[in-house]
Amino acid sequence: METTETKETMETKETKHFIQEHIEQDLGTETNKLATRFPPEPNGHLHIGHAKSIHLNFGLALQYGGTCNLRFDDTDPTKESQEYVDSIMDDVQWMGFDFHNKLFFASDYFEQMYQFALILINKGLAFVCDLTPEQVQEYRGSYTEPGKESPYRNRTIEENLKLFAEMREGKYKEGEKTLRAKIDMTSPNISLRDPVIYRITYVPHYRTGSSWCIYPMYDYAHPLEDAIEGITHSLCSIEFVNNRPLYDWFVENVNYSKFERKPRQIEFAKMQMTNTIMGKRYLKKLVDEGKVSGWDDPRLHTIKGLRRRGYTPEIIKEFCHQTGISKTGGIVEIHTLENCARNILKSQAYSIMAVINPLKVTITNYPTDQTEYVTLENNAETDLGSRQVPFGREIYIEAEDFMEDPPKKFFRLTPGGEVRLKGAYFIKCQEVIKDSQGNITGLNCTYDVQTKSGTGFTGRKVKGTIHWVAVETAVKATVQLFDYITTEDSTEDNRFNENSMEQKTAYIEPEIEQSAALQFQFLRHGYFAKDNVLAKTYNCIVNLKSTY
RNA sequence: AGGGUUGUCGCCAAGCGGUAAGGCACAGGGUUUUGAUCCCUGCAUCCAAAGGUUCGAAUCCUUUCAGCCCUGCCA
Repeated sequence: METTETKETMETKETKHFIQEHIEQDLGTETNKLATRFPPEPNGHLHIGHAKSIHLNFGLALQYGGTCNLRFDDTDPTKESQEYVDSIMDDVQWMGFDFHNKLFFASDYFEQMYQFALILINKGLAFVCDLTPEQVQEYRGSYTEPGKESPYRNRTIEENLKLFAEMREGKYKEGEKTLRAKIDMTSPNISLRDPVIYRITYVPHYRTGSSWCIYPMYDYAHPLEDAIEGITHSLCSIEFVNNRPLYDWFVENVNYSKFERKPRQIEFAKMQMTNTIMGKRYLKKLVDEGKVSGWDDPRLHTIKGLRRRGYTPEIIKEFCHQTGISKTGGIVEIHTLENCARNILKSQAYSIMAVINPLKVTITNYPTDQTEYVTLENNAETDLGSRQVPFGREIYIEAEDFMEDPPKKFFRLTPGGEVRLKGAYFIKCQEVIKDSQGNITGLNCTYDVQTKSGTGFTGRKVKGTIHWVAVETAVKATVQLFDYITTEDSTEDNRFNENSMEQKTAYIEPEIEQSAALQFQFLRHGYFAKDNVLAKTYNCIVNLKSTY
């Protein structure tokens, strides 16, 4: 009893966003009738912004026990391809959402949509227009001036029927004729000024080939697709608010008797993120110019890039959940995403030791012939437990973890200073070895046996702990150091940082590569000191298996 | 003769007439086998601005200001 009560109070604390409120108002006790859809146009790869829509639509369906369709809005053959369809399906699946039996294509409705257009023509609500694109624009008016009616607006129904049929048959050239809805050329809402609903294109469609040369426009097609599929709530981004009256107009006037319920369009704000390029155009440019290795380059915020970088679906879903849904267009800081990654990874990823800029340390008082394993604990929140890591007389430490002439708040190794080697012993730097150029090539240190980790030694404290890898057993691995692709420049064109990717060889603990779980690590800690000028704040992928 | 939409902490975001949730970021302290994690603590007398209604307003009314979207045969 008590537990259910506390559970309930806990649940009520979780606030509902406005879309959930609309759904519950509209559907009442039948929220399980909720039908949403994620409707990408297959003209590019998905990015973190799309993830939000995927999470919203599929998540809502899951929450209410409704359904969510994956529908490809492929009504413009000039931009779409199967490659993108495959990629998008792969991404949605990877995100963990199921669209089995719920996969649809707008192109499958072409005939049905054509029939709907006939209904509109027969009702006197659509007409074939001969105006050129330039003229259409002229006639449309402007923000402050009403438009003019097309001279072809009053063609008879018979003539419209004949002309539209001929358009379909391919009797006209591209741009020669369009089918337009007859609404209101004086409306302050420009999307209502007799919008074009069919245009002629002879580019073959990736699915329907050359079966069609007329294609429906988004404003006409989308509401009808929703209605055909019985979508109850059509969620889209805020720039479509102006199109909502048009959306309703088509659903209303096509008046298809099989529409169980009129779909309702609800808009929410698109999300932007700092240090992120999401524009398709810019993304494509980076890929085409070879600035990145592909759509899955780990510096990109495409779903595939994030995935390759080591993000899990859980991280992305958590991010969507944390940032929420609203009508306020905002820019989320990249920190929020990174926080989700850290939070989730810390409870399931190994904390391994990897040295990227090695500095050899010889522990002069360590027995030459001794081999020893040291116990390394993983984060207590994981069920990964601990593991044994070989230690030795010669080890690599991170070059940045030693400073000959340290600033005041440097907690790591210094000449004569003492630090803990993570999981092992305290070592004290006795001698700095340099080459003829004066470069530091190695360190001679001494260790103190009684300071071994786990023995409960409390004799003295040390300010810092550093990571290390035993020279003899270290595994060489390719490591990619990178940053996000970005600069302070506000124009996306220039947001490319040439130094954002660096290939390095790192020394890593042995046997770690056997762990499939280790694909990713935020190696932030251990590599930097805050407020230290010498700090490097790398994120890195430890590419041990050449598989992502 | 423009229309639409949004304005709550540095960033997201609750709030829906009863006296400003939460997360991120940041700052300080404690624990500590990396300065991570973990644990405390602090962080909007104020909700774009100004008036008004009310015992009482971020929430209602009025006006003003700012951002974003709309004149593709793209979606």
